[in-house]
Order: sequence, then structure tokens, then C-alpha cells
Amino acid sequence: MDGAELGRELSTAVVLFHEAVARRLGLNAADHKALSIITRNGPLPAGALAAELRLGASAITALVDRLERAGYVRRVPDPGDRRRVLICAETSGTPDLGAIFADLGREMSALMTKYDERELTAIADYVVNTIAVLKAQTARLSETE
Amino acid sequence: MDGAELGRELSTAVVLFHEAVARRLGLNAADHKALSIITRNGPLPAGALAAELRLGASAITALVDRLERAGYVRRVPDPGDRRRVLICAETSGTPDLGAIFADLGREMSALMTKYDERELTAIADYVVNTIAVLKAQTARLSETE
DNA sequence: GAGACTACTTCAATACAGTGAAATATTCAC
DNA sequence: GTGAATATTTCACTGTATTGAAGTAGTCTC
Repeated sequence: MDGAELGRELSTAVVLFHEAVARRLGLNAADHKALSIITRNGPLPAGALAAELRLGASAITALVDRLERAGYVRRVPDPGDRRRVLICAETSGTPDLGAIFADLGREMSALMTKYDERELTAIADYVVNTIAVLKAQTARLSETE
Repeated sequence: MDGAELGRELSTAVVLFHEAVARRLGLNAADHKALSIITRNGPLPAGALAAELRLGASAITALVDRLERAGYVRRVPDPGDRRRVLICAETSGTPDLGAIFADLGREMSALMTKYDERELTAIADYVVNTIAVLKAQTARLSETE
């Protein structure tokens, strides 16, 4: 199997894994993406989420309604600016999410014990550079739209 | 940056790249997924696509209509069974797609020249095993639904 | 070759996410 | 304080994808 083929396989596997996670959480792809932004970027105001997702303000209200109803996030009034609402990931309410990624993490850790120092360095370098290439390509594809 | 963080980053980069490709092709995520199945699995009957995507037959008709109208696929009557319609990827009609992946391939090839034989072996092994882990986790997530 | 079955399409109905305008509440500038 | 600006919500509407039932065409069994 050559490099390109391998890359496509990896890419497909990643995308399908994401879909499976979303299905498991009972979310569509867009809501899952929103949830991971919220989880990663900590509590953030609805407006910031709108900018990130390139959606209108009213779409965010509906989206957060769905996530809140499902128990994945919580609305908290911003103490600094009471017009704002901060969207917080509901960590206690999502045991699924933790378990899912813990399992994956465990398997990946086990995999990494196979390699020696030099191999690990090469792999990490490869991953870092692959991320950079993908980001650059994504930017290139997005710029002309 | 630790391994888990790196993995998440890679995963995000892959997903965002896919989204960018889809946007560039003027397709939504679902149609893009269908197109890549068609491209990869060669000409396949509508029913097979329905099974793959877990969609009803009529949804496939609409989906193929959209892809055909956009010039990405073609309906060809199956010579073996004339009830069937084979969905073929329209290679000539999609210069975009080729160009997009050629560019990515070129950058990835350039990256790979950095590594020596042993490092390349480790990287390939890592990718193969990561794919296996992701597939296993995807299956695990899907089985109980 | 008649009847049951299969593959796809058509059509009406439904579900859902997104938009844009108006409403509400709060902050900022003066 | 008053008026302009900002952040979110509500609401009516639009666009689009999916479903399920009915229809059409072809294949298989006997």
C-alpha cells in the first residue's frame, strides 16, 4: 500500500470515527463540531461560537438549545457582561464522551510502547508536519471561495 | 504537546480538510461522503450505495440526482441486470478533485523525504496501526446502537 | 409465460437547520 | 440620564434532505 493510499485510509478512518462518536452522542455532525469547539475552547460566549461556525446568531440559539436539552452544555450568564451568555461544556453530564476517548487513548498509548526513542521522534515529527500540511491545504481551499 | 493532544489536533485537521474539500466541490458533507465512496469503490449499483450510507432507496435517487447534476457522477445502466443503475464517478468532469489531491500528495511526498528507511518503516507502521485502532473503536461505538 | 420478487424512480408529506427581522436586555459614550 | 450600540432570543419563513407509499421496469422460479 503506498503513501497516498495509506493517507486516504487514515483520513477515512478518522472521519468515520468522528461520525460514530457523533451518532453515539445522538448529535448530527454540525452539533458535534460545535460541542468539540465548546469543550476545547472552554466556556465561550454564543457570539464567539457563531463566528467560529460562521452561523447567524439565531442559529446558535437553536444549536445551544439542542445541546443543552441533550445535557452536553449549560448556559451561564457572563458575570462581566450580562448581555452575554457563556456556553459551558457540561462535564458531569457526559460520561460517554470521557469513556470513549479514554478507551482510544489507552489503545494508542499501548501502540506507542512498540517504538524506541528515535522512532517516536520521527512519528511525532511526521504527525506535526502532516497537521501543518493539512492546515495549509485547508487554508488554500478556503481562501478563494 | 502530548500524544493525545497531538491526536486530537490531527483529527481536527483531517475533518476540517474534508469540510473544505466538500465546500470547494459545492457539496454538503453527506454528498461528499457518498462521492468518495463512489470514487473509491468504483461503479456500484444504487442499492449498494443505499446500504453503505444506511439510507432509503428514494434518498439515493435524490442524492445521485444532485451529484449527477453537479457533474460528479453518471448513471449507467447495468448491462448484466437492466433493473440496476450503476453510479460511476465522472473522472473527466472533476478536474478540481484531481488538482486538490495532487497538491496534497506532492506536499506529503516532499515531507517523507526527510526520513530515513527505519523512520519510514516506523511511521508506516504507526499509521497502519492507528487506522486499525480507529476502525476497532468505530466498530465498538457502532455495535451497541 | 404467469406470478412473485427485485431495483430504481416518482411524489406527497415530514423533519430540520438556517436566515433575517423584530423584540428584549444590557452596556457604552457623551 | 439619554441615545446608540451590542448580545441574545423569538418568530415566521425558506430551503433542502429524508421518509414511506405507490408506480414502472426488469428478472427469476416454476
